[in-house]
Amino acid sequence: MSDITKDLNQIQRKAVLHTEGPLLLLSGAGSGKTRVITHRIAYIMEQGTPDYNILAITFTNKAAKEMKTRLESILNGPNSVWISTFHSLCARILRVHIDKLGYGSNFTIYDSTDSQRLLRECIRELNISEKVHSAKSAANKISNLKDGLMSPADYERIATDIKDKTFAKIYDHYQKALFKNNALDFDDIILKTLELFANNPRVLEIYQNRFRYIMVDEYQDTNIAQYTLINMLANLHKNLCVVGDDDQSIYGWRGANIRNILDFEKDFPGTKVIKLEQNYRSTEYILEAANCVIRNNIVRKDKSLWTQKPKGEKVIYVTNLNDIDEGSFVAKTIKDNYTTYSDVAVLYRKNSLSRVMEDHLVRNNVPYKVFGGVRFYDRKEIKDILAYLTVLHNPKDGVAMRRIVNVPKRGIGSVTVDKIAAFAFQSEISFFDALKNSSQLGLKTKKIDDFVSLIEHLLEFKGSISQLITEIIKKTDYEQELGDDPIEHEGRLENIQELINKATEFEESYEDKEQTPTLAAFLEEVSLVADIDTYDKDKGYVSLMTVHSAKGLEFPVVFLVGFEEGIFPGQQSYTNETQLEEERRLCYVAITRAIKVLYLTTAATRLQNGRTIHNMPSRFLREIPEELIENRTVKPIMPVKKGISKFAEIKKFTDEKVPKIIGRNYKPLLPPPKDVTLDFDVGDTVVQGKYGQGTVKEIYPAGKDYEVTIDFNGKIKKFMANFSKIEKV
DNA sequence: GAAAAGACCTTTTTT
DNA sequence: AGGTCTTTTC
Repeated sequence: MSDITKDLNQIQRKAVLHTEGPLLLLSGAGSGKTRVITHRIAYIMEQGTPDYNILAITFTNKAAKEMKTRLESILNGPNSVWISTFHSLCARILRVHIDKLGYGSNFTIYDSTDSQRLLRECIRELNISEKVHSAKSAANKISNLKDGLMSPADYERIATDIKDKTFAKIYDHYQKALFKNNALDFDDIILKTLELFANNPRVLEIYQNRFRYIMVDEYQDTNIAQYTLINMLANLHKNLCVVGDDDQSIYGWRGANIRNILDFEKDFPGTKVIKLEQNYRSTEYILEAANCVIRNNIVRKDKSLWTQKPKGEKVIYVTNLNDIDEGSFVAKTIKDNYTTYSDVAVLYRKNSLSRVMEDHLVRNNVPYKVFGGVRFYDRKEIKDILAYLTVLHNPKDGVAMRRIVNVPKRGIGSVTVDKIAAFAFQSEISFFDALKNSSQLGLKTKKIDDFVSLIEHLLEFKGSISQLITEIIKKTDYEQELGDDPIEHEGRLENIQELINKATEFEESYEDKEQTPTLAAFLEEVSLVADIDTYDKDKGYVSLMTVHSAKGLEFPVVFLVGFEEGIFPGQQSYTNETQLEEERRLCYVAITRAIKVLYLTTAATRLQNGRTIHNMPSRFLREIPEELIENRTVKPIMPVKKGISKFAEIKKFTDEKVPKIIGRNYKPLLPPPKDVTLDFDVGDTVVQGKYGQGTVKEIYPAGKDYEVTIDFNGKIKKFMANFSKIEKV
């Protein structure tokens, strides 16, 4: 066999050959990380370890798929190495063992919308006002608690005030409701696996024995739960290789703990550390720009990427008058200069920025695809059909059942549904059982009985998944649900057809593997895929996505739009240095996606939530040295949207506010960063311009400024000292 | 029970 | 601005 490491550089080779014991691989952007992992797996196999003893964990299905493909090409054939995401790995384990926790192996996986629906019901059942705890905020909070391994009981213990105590009740009730529905939310998939392992050491042993070599990709994005899982699994053989880049840690808000990678050496004594710092992706100017930005972060492992590539083109900075001009500029530039559309990506900080881009790409006939935003599986018609499938698979699932009980309309209205739900809750039976016994409630049962017979008929149905979907649509007359608008109707119908195609594809892929394509596996696959997983290069379109989604991808030409204060970095990060550093890492990720050409664009004015906002160029722009940047100013091309005069827009600037957006003469980029001195302290009584007198609760440093929390007789408000008049009484 | 009108929120990022 | 969820009206 040929030497597996022959195409690798010295350092990459070292990483591949070091197979025993803990290994921390710090791999900078574009340093050939996937290459190292796949070669390392191949090497371990060559050394005599069977493929089923190797586990590689990624964060996205996309990364897993890519890794599988590349491994196959190295090995010249298929293999049974476990390469999967955290979530599908755990789901797979739970399908086999979850009965030990009292759940049925036909459990459903709730996405965030489903969880929120269930939470809303819980909050109502507990008679708590949704003004105090909204389903949405509760969902967020619960997810954060779960990421940090905090159970309802744990939270109850640390909750001090009434609001937190109430919240503990909601959390507890929600967890019980999930159990009743035989359902797990995203976080539970990991948590329940941990619980399983903790309570059943022998089950854990099976997997510890099995996975003699473990590799974890994007280690900087792991949260405490995932960290614990890895620890448990790797504890026996300790052949754990984690790969990551602290500079690309951008999921702090989801509980990712950057400490996991920064302290790996402490957690695993005897760790070998290898740094991959040669970048094979970007030309020098671009890479240097990225280095200069990330250098401003304090919390990071020191390193600097280098490249042998030529200097290339400078980073192109383009100012526009407004978002419409920006969109027009991007679309026209693509149209005129980059005929291979798949080479081009338009990246943005948040999904809402995609719309203007889309408008102009359409006008210029540039094919494009938006990733993220509304997921395919989040569309109403798709969720409806999937809810039918879910119910057939797990009849205990009340969330799915309630979703479809009157879809399409069959005369079972909200009043009836509420009665049934209350009945189910009181009698501690499932929603479906309550439906079956609805005669006890004195309701007119004809329509309900019809629905129950319908479900029972479908439960009896024998055939493939795609046939089942067709049967559901036929028997429920679902088409009437698609609306009168012919265009919309057609579009939704296409989506359903697409779902049927996916089911067929799924079935075929299973038959290739000589396995039975079960409904369980189909639903699981569907609930664990993100849009980006369907990303396919060379498809002839421009890719539009958030910077988060773009991680792990690369494009010859990148447009980073909306490179402005308030957007990137986002407003919400101003008050907190940690968050600002995460924004900077995000910026670093964005820049390092580019191979040859990078555009940074800004709009002085843009429409947001129906209002016009004025933004300064991003502070990160100033962190890139001038000599790496080429300025381009674009004359306004597009007429401003209907009714609004372009000149009226401009007039809104007060003299002081007009950003000098020509070239780099835009001096006051940020609100003047004068040093702030506070003449008050925590506990002092102060007067604030708008709210009047209050007591200072907290003072929190935020860059050169301070975030001051003030209690106005029970009303808690936060202010930035620099912007708000606060005076001691 | 369904359609129409109104309130409300959103936009930070997602497995 | 635009969509979703809630309340009102028929």
